[in-house]
Amino acid sequence: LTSGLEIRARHFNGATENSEKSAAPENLLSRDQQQILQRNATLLTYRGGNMIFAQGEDAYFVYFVRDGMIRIAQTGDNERRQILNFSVPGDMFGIPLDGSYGNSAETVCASQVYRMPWRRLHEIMAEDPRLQVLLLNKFACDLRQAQARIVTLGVHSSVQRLASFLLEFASLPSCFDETRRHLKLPLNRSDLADYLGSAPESTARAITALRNKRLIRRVNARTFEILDIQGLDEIRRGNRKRQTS
Amino acid sequence: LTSGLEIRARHFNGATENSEKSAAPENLLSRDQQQILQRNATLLTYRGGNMIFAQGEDAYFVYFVRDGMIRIAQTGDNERRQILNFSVPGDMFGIPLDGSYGNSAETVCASQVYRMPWRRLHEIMAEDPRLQVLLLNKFACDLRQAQARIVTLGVHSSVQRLASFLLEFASLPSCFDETRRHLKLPLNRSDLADYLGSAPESTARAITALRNKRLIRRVNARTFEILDIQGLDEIRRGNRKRQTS
DNA sequence: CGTCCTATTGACTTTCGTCAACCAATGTGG
DNA sequence: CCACATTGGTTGACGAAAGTCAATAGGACG
Repeated sequence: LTSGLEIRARHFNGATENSEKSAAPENLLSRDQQQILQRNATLLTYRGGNMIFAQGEDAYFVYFVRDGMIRIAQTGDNERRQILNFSVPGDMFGIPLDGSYGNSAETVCASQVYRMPWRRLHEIMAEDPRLQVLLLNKFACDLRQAQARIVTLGVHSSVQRLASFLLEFASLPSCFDETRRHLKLPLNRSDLADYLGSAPESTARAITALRNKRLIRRVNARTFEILDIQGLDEIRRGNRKRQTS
Repeated sequence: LTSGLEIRARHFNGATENSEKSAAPENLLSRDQQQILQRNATLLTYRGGNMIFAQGEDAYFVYFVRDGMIRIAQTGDNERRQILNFSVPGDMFGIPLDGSYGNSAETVCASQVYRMPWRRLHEIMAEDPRLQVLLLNKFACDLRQAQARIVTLGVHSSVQRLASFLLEFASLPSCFDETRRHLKLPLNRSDLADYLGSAPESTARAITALRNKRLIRRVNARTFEILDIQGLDEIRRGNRKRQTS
């Protein structure tokens, strides 16, 4: 199913363009790079809803997702949680700053991750500058993705945020069945709400709004059929004025 | 005043901790690295309110801030602008993805930037792996800062956002006069509002809210005296319930 | 068939955006 | 030097959006 340890710079663009750019050769590990990394890493298997590390812990390891989905979250003193990212195969997480993790990592569903001592990765990188370039690329991509989320959270309404989310996840092969246009989400509504920076109830209302516009159809609580991907993209980009009931 | 081309991983932490970590030796350019970079870059001088590049343009150059402040912004199709970051000395901006800029860069005030062809930076990095590590570090730091903003935009009220902003800018030596506790902002209210993801009016109300709590004092429209930095930090972190008038 | 848990809906409150008016600081022309 | 216009910032009033709390519906599972 998955092909071992991989680092992939996801293209999370405006969904109209699901081209194969992400498979650009310079952004993939060579066979031996992959083997070296994998030899220095431990493969861990988790069930859903498990904590990999907690916010504030001392950080010794970096993780590479092999399979499943990990939620990277931060909980402030006000007890409200913000999910920063859902890490999927090809992503890495657990980059320390000042020696500790700034956020927590929990499995959304059953997942497999490679764990590597941070120091070890440093050593490997020192010997292989090409790997550094690849990492740099991945970081740049993650940064851009984070910026896209800043825009979403900063200027978009709750319906627009939901549309962004659906489009983002529709580009993940593990979630989206292209032929039947079924989007199967491994996460529950609270996770979704905390990702979108709104309350679960508001998210539910956003869902019915999109349903009423015939853009999505509810197969079951965790599965939607995407009826009009272009329409979703218009919602995402469009201003919040047009209220076609 | 400033010391040429520098790449600095800012520490933007919770303000209580303005330690000197940012000056860690492994995060600074060596004398010759600095000279090499500077020799391959052009120093440009701008006045305030000028555009350096626009969203969507082909991207040939990377920029390093020497002096002043640059706003990195993104304008969606809905005509609403989100400011992603204010770049200050030690920051870089203009990293391309797929060959074009994903956001615009304009000077907030009079500024000096070093401009370097992107390809050139690649060549220089290829010859100096230590520089790659430094860049990687900088990117990791920027990513973390972006994540902090996601949290701010996702779960904080407009007053909390303003408090975050004030604390963030109070850690910039170019803006904050430590002895008199004067915070001098080069930006106007619209910029501030677009950074905080709210309307200028809401920002004005947030300012008066903090003024009423005696946490800040208005010296003039663009200058505040920070009366209680710890109180600001409590507001920033605290839940939004306590409404002490 | 009932129980438990999640998701949705409804009613109400709070926050925030919007439009308009107002104020203050700065600049201009007489 | 002063009337006056202009710009940027603040305040007020109102409406729209989203949060909150409570009630209800819908599945999964025993």
